[in-house]
Amino acid sequence: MTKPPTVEDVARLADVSRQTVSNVLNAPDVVKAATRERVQRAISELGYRPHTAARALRTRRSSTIGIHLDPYAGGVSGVVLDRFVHALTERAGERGMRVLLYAARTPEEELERMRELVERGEIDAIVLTGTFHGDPRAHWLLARDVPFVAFGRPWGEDDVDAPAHLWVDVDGAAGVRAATRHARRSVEDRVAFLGWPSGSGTGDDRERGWREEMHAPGLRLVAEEDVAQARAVVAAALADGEAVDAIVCASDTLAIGARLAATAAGREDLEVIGFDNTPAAEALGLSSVEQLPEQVAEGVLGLLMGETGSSVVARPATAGSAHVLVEPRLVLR
Amino acid sequence: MTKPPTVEDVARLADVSRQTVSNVLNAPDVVKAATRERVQRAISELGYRPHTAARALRTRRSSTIGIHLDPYAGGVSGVVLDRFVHALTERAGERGMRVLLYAARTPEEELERMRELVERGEIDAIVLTGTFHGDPRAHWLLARDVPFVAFGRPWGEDDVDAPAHLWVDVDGAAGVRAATRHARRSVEDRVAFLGWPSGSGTGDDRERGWREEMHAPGLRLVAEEDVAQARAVVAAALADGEAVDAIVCASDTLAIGARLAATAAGREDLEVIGFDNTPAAEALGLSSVEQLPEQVAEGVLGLLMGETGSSVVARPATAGSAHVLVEPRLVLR
DNA sequence: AGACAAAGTTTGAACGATCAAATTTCGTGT
DNA sequence: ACACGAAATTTGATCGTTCAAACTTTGTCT
Repeated sequence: MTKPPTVEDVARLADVSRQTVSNVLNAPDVVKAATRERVQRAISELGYRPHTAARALRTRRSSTIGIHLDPYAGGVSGVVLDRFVHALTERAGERGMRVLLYAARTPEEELERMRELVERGEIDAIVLTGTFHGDPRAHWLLARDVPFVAFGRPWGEDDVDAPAHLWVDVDGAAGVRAATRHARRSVEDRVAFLGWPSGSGTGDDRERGWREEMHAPGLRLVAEEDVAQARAVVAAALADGEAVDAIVCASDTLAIGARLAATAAGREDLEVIGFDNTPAAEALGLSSVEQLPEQVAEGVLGLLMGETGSSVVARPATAGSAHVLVEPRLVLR
Repeated sequence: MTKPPTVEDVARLADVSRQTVSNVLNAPDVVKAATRERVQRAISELGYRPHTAARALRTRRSSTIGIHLDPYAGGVSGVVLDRFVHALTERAGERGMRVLLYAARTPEEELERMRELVERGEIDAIVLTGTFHGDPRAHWLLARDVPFVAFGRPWGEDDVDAPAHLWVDVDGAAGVRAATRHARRSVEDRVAFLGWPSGSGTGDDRERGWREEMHAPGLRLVAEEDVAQARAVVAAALADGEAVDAIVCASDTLAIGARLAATAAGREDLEVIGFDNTPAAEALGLSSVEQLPEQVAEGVLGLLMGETGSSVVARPATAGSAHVLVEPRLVLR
């Protein structure tokens, strides 16, 4: 195997200087058309590709985005994140960016990994998932002027609207609103909501969608993210003779529990709608609200690189444009 | 924000030369203990970290492993791959390696991405998933002398044993054998197998486990990877009055179908065991054979870097040690 | 034709690390 | 004390690219 060609080789073949070759690649418009074509030909003839490390060293840009992989939690909804990572990789590739993974078991360790990646010049920007009120990661990144975008709102009173803290999220309320609206078409107001205990931003957001869509307050059930518990809660409600024709749930896990309880109680007719549209919901034929991680990825890159840019730009901080809400889609089965 | 320190800064502070600093990092044993400590102190005082791109440029090693992310197929078993990627990232990090993702929609595109990553010096090695008989990716990598390991056997007659084609896989036959053995404990030989149509290496391997464990040939059912179809097949078998007390399945998807059919037929007692232990199986309380992607990741890195090495080594090609079979684990619910 | 600005191209240096070879320091035996 | 080889350290070059500035060519206006 022979040594790969360098700019120098291309330059020699095209009878121009190094820099002209570089310009053809990075600023084609400053090179005269005839020269440009000659260089292009030399490039493809030799199969030349710029060496990434050399470029990164000189420009001090790695063209790489870092993203943390959460420890595998078990649970049903890891899929959303996985689809997001995939979509991000695809879209980033189209824009000349690479996606680098890092793993960490604890927040402290994650901070340490982030620090390492930044200080070694391995990444130009970072994508955070699951940010929360007063998240130290966001603070650290802001202080260091490291570009970042979060997938998920931080949910803190101040943070959510802070234009420096860029985020993209799925509009849970809108999704649940759509699910509730659909369910109410046939059964009037007998649509219940099965959610998590109050206090989680995501859960409260989804519940709000149900409240807003209902005209009169309806039955609200609560369970932790656990099939058995959801099943028990719903079974109890049905046994109590609650008048319910549909249950909109905060997650597919809850929805599966609800479906099992309904079936066991002979209520095959009870409509159950989940959230996240996981493979499990699909397998059981449950309707569900589907997040669109592909659009989230698009939004993340938009915030990071501008609409069409091919490199990470300094934080825009334009008040209105720092946050993106993606509307999810109701999948009926 | 001030410029990050370089070897030069550390050297000045510790009153040694660049190279000595470099040696402390890369060959500590050649440096006198006293000097080493002085340099260490300077390093932590300045918070110095080697710049990855500079190192990669000089050494011509990127310390990065590339892995392809399959297009999200839907379906139930993406999880295995996701857990694998996660585990790989974690383990690789411990060995000073990074994991870079790449996306491609078609095999041709994947080849092109691989070529690009290699020629730009972005990766030292590559992890392939889903290799098959005569896989052009493997051929290309072999020809280029790019180190790689496959997750999954190539299943070709020649390929599987070729010592140059390193692979790690899960022993499907052993997993199904364990599941069958467990089921037979109580019900003698009335254990059926629900698998895919013959011809897929993975499917045939799993079925083999069942055959081997059964003393007499038993009932073998076939369906595509689809809940509804699996359900129909099992429902038909039950309606025919087949004597079956347990069904071992080639996948969780099939198992879910089987479970639904059994329940609908009033056969709550029928034991159904799946394969992959996906969240869906967990949610439904189905037993399943769990692949251990963490061990696969360990095996992959072992083949790539040796048992304890911290960099990719030339392909060993030691006849016996080029392949690793990981024994899966039966999870009972 | 000559002057001058704009367009196009080249040159030298630099990014931060490690390699290879040269040099200095150390330890030991006589 | 001295020589000698081993151990420890330093020096100069280099990896492949792009930046910044210098230089050359082209085009336009008078």
